[in-house]
Amino acid sequence: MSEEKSLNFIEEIVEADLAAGKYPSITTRFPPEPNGYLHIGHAKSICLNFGLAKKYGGKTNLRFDDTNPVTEDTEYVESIKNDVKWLGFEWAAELYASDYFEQLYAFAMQLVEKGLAYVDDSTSEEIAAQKGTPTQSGTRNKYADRTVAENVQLFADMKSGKYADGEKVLRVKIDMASPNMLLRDPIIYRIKHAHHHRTGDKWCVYPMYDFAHGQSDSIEKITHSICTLEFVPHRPLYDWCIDQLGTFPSKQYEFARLNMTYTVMSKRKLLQLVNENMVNGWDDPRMSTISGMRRRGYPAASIREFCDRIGIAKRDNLIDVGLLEFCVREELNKIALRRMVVFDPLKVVITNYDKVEEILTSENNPEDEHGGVREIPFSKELYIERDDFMEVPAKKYFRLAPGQMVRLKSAYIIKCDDVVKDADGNITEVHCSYIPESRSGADTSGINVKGTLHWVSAQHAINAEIRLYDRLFNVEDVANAEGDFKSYINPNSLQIVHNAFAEPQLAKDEHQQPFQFLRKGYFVLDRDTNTNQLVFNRTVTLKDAWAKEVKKS
RNA sequence: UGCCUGAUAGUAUAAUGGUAGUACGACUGUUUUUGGUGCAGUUUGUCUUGGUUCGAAUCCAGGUCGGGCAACCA
Repeated sequence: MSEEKSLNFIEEIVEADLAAGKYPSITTRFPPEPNGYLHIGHAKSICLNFGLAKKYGGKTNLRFDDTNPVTEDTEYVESIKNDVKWLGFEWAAELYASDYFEQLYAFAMQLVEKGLAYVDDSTSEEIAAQKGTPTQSGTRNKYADRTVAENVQLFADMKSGKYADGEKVLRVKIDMASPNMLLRDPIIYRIKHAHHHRTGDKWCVYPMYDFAHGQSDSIEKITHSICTLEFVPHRPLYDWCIDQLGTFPSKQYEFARLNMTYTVMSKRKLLQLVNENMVNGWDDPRMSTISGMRRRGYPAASIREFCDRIGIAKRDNLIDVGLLEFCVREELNKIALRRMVVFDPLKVVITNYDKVEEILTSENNPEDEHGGVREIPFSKELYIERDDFMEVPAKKYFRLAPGQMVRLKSAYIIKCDDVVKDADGNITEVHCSYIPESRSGADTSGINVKGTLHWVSAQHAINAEIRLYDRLFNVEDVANAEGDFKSYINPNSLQIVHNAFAEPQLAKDEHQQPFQFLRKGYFVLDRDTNTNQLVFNRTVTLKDAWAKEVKKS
């Protein structure tokens, strides 16, 4: 009965390798550079790498690719660890490319000794010029002719700090005429007299990605080194280094990175948004970062589900952010506690209500039969949402209007009898009468109404601040839109409701959990909450068929 | 005018020479004390031209279009 879910192309490779007995078990790695916060694109890679190991009984390392000391920081290391954990994954080992600096240096020296690497004194401009162009071969300079002994000495001197930044580099000797630019004697070591967040000032030479990454994979005996498509042309170099050094034959496979509508996914751009205060930090709820989504209230499970649904392939893609939101709603619908909050209040007076108050109950979650109920006070004066009343109702509007009846959720059916206005003609309150025998759970009125509204008792309501988020950008394909991406920022991506009225239960609730504010959306408490003010973030709206109807006409 | 890589509904993704399927979206109906949820249904697709074959999304050849590659970044 269990329908076989078809495999993606990487799973097929893994299964074939395992079936052929190529490896006893697989090892993958997630290798971020600690130079920024993780985003939803990284989540795709995390789910892939950790998911593969989990599915096939292997293991996954968390390896920081910290080979460029000037961009990296421990703040990023900590955030990355935190995000991976929060997503629900456990790494077999926490490792750093910088742990291998000694070994990597020795590997490079081996290449020097084999006559496969040489020290070049050219400037970066000269090296670039000598590289040629995609259609034109490069040329080798005189430094390529240095003897092995000379290169050994010079490389050792580079390491010992004899030279300044940029004075010399170590290059690997491959083919200056290769149609693959990356094979034209690529640089594998450069001099940087910079403080490294882990090795301090111990080193002044640092390996380049192409050398460090493959060899780090080899050291860890990574069987399947999975990266994104832009590294495809690097693969021959990856293989070349492993071949020449005879290290563990890790294999690189590439998949298409995630692109999503209405957002940006590059660390450079995200950093720019943070630095230029277009958002409030890396974990701003509008950001595509894992930390932003967490603060916004996206459950980890829904991010995993999303990554699972989008699949793994090699085709460039632009995924509708609506799919992520669908996954978030799907998860939250199952677990969110229902509460009532009125954002834009309109006073309703129940003219025929004689009691002081009464306590009603309402289910915490209709999707969860064991979810229980909470108590809600009802009284003569209530607040409803201002747009749940129309003096002159539109077609198919089945909320409150003069002479029209609605159900107040978990309470009574009311009928609008009168509208009170101020001197300027603004509606200040609505007078209604209630049907005493229509109380929820004990309704003997026999009346059926089409609309059900959320409400709060005016005297019992508590105040809350609600932050409503919308997409950060107002074009679908931000990365490919013309001009500066920042010119497409949605000026209304954050709207704040300062004085929302919430049912009193919300003051007592456990605040780690997600809520659904009835008919408004899913919300989660923000860390800006303090002793005299609750602050909520809107995670995502509910689907709104009426809004769509209104938009159509 | 080089090399690499890709192309299946609006968006993703599957079918690995044998009935083009799934999800999201859209639309319809239904249920509902959330215009939410659930349920049922409808809709739209193999880039192109030729070839191989009983049979092609799949194999072959040409074309078209997209993406990547000339950092002492990763």
